[in-house]
Amino acid sequence: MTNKELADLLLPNVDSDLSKYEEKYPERNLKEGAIVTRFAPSPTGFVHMGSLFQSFISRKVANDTEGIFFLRVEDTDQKRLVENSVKGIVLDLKNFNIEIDEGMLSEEEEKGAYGPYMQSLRKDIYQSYVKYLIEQGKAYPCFCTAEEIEDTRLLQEKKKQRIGYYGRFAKCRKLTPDQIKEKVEKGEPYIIRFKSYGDFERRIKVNDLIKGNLEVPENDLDIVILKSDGLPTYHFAHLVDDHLMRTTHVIRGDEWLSSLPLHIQLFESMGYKPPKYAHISPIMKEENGVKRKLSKRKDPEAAVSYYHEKGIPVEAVKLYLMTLANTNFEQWYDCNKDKSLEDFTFDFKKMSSSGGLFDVEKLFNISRNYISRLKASEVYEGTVNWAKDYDSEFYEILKSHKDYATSVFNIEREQKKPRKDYGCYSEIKEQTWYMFKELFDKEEKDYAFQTISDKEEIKNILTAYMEKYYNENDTKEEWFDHMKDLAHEFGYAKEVKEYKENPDNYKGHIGDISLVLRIVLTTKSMTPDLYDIMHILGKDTILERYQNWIKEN
RNA sequence: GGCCCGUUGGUGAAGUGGUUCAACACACAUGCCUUUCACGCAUGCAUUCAUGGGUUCAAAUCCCGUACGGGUCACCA
Repeated sequence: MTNKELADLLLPNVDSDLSKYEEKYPERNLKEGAIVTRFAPSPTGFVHMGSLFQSFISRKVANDTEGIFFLRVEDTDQKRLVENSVKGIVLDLKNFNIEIDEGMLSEEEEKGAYGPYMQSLRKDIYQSYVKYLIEQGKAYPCFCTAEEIEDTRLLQEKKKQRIGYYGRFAKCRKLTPDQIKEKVEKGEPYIIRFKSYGDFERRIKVNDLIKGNLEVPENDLDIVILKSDGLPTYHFAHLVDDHLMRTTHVIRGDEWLSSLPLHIQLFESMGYKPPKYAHISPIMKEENGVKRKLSKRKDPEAAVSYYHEKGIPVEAVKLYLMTLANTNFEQWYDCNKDKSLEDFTFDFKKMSSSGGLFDVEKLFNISRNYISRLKASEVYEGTVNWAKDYDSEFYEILKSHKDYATSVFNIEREQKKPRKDYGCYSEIKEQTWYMFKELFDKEEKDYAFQTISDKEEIKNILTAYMEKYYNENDTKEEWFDHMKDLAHEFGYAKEVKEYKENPDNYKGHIGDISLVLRIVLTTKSMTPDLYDIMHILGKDTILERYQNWIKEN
């Protein structure tokens, strides 16, 4: 029996003519140096930080070179499918403004000329390639049962030999055509394995864009390429898809590094040029002094939705990812504050080859700086969008007081050295609630008095301020002069310096007085500039809050 | 167990044989500035690059061993 007959026996209704695929999916007509990348998740749930990181880099590299970035769904493991996860993946990418040029848009829809982009829909294609390999004598059926495989493994372990289906352990490789025919006709179930021509003793050099040159043993494992359900394994789908989809750069997690010799051999056996590989180390997390992979189950920050919920601007997360991705980015950005991510060119060589620790603290710092440079109207937009999903009360308030809220967010903003109060949008309410009447009035108030805490003294200060010193039309200078006069009247130094020089002459200094006015107005001892706050709150609110406090105490 | 990768301060890290090589950033600490806070400014924070040996006039940088961490060895991706 020839290989051709064997192939027909095993895959009777499959066409092994590959030329039609080559014609249908031609070399991409892109400019010189354009990079084609992809994000290829299994639809088993939502996007993990590590995957987002990978797709972020892939998208970036494609952008930098005017290439293509596409989304392929790897659903060849039918047991692990989670309903609607394609939708979730698409949404997560969308939330981070990672656009795809081609690929899945939802559970059913896709765009692009190199599809289908859902592997389960590519069954025919894979089978054609499998049949072709059988005809070429480069693949063969395997009838081993799970038990048999397990037994060889045990034996190999016992004899301290390498584990796997290779060499003399590859029983079915030695089956004669007649034996195969007999088994098939008896109805014995089988899968298809790749007939490796590698030699473990031989070492080959492989290159990884991030890890550099590696020297590894050749692959000699006869891995499964077609499973009993007729779908391919990852390795084989990778070969077929990334060849046909004309991927130039495979960017993936470094758990794949050890199968790189296999993948290179697979491409070689078909006479295809393998893509370039970039294996990314996992993002780590430290807990109780132990470093481990960031885990979606244990770490809330591993889920991409966490950032959406916290209200960290997408752009800030990207800035952080870029500092992790390219170690020279941070300095570049520091020198080019007016530029954006798009102006920076990603470089594989500048990527750390070992896994970095995910530093939420640093992310918040980047976010804080980013928000501080935003315009008040942008902060307003961001906060409204966040509140819309996560805080309906705040959302309503913001919606009905747009200009007012914007002026609150504008305090000490849009200047050379803006305040850095907000690390994320979800923090804004707790920092500005006292500026909103609706929130202030309903709040159970806890006034944080410090140096001056005697209620009579406070009442007197408030009364004097309202009667003699407060004038809503004061400029900041006038306002401050009045504060000084108030301090003086009550025996407090007009200047902190004066007080420090002669502490015995005074009950305190102007800071103590302004603190009282600040606290009764806001309940807090730490706020942005008091003049700005008063200016925005307005006369009525100020008098109301002062009078109410006097009444209640 | 086999194979592969990694190890620079609390963190992210720069640096691949010698001209300040231990940058820069985050965090932390102290001080200054200031009506509070924040901002800003100043200063401090690894005599040492996991560890033991070797090569060299010279090593974080090259070589070998050890330890520790990670990955992989499925009809999962």
